[in-house]
Amino acid sequence: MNSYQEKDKFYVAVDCIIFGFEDGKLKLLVFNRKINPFKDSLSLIGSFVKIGESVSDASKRILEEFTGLRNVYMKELKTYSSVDRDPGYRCISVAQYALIRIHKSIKKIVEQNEAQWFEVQELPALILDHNQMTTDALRRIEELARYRPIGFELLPEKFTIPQLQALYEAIYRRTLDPRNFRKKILSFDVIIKLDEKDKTSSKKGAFLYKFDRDKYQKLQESGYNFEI
Amino acid sequence: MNSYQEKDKFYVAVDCIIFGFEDGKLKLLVFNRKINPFKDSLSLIGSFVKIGESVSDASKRILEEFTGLRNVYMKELKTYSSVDRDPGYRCISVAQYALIRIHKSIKKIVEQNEAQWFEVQELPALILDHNQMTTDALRRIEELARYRPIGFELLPEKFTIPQLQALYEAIYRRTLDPRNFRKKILSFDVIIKLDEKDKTSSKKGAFLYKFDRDKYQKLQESGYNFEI
DNA sequence: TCAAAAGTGTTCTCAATACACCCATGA
DNA sequence: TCATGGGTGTATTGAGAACACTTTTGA
Repeated sequence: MNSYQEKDKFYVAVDCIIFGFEDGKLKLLVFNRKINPFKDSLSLIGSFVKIGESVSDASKRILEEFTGLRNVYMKELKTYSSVDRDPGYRCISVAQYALIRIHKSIKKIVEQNEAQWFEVQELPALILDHNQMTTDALRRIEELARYRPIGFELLPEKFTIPQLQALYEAIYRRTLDPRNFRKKILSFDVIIKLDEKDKTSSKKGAFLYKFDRDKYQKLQESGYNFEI
Repeated sequence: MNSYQEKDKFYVAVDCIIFGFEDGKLKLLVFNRKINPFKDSLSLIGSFVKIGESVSDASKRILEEFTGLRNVYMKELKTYSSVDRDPGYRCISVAQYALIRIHKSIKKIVEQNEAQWFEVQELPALILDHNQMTTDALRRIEELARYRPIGFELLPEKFTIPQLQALYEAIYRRTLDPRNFRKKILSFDVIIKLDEKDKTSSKKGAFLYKFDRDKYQKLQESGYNFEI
């Protein structure tokens, strides 16, 4: 690292691995490309980074463009930089994974952008190394879910305990015991029981809860471990 | 992402956060810059990425240059891309953290390169955002150490249990009970007791052990959790 | 009245923690 | 012989895992 003169320069891209949860399934937002390169192929949602923005600025920009959402849970996964990863140009991509709540307002914007949701268990072929990015991101959120309450990012503000359990079952790809799950999640004392019931999935109805961010903050500060 | 025409290009750098363990202390390898920019300042070991190499190629290249080592434990931390992170030029840096064994052969190369080891508890000011990178890396290895056997990357091939304990105490910045530590580490059945003793730190001497990579592999495949 | 999901408690096992003394040896 | 660090065992506590029945209600 001696001088900035005559050093190589790179195109830098971001690709967003956007997860949602719907009908008990973990889903990925995929973009149907209408322009070249890779016209008519499926890809993650991405963009080149502009000189006047950071990588995270760029990912927020395109996330808003494709979903209308701001202030989304989004973290860097890693960079993909193989020399031959993009046969067209030498381009380094920084992959970001995001967790969002799927609701109606998003669905319209998603459609307008020719994007669509796929179940992560049934993904189609994506361009370049995007399938690899998705696999890596899935592994990451599986790890992360064990000790961070990321599940709440994917559920509506109000959710039932069986819904939360179904989400964790989708992430871990295994079934959990409902008694133990309920006992454990309640023991953290970070979800608040509401007076309403959700009756969409049973006649009896299940009580709705909401996540208490303040209590979670305090739990974290106290050094306690959220682990499901 | 419509066309590669007229997109911005960036300098891309790697910066290596290289940790070692010596005299019971966790240490960071720091480079005393002899050339501009930032002549006579301290920095992490870094380089620009070349067009014909990946980010990880670049980090391996400079790690070998500064330590003579190959096949080192090295992982990506994250990218640093603020618009104003380097006042000289618009440059994105991908930080990598590495864990190495400090022994004599390295020390010579390190000196030749005007690099030196600092205890992580007593770090000097480094250029740009390099102190931030180091802080982030320390947090990462503290997390990682809980469920991955990264400790063995920092110790010599043959080590004693008290040495291993001292390393974990340095990473976690707290003391551990020697009976419980020994019991736990032995329960994983991934270290092999040798017939030799190390007498450098006591008259009685402590038995040397070595890490059994094969057994660790099997442990991992069986889904078991290494957690200290 | 019955099908389908929600909700509830107890027992057992095992791992984490706390804690104090003897051992071996070179100086 | 003594100072120094190495090495050992037990009791207690708490969390995780396994497991089956009752409740509610709309169709």
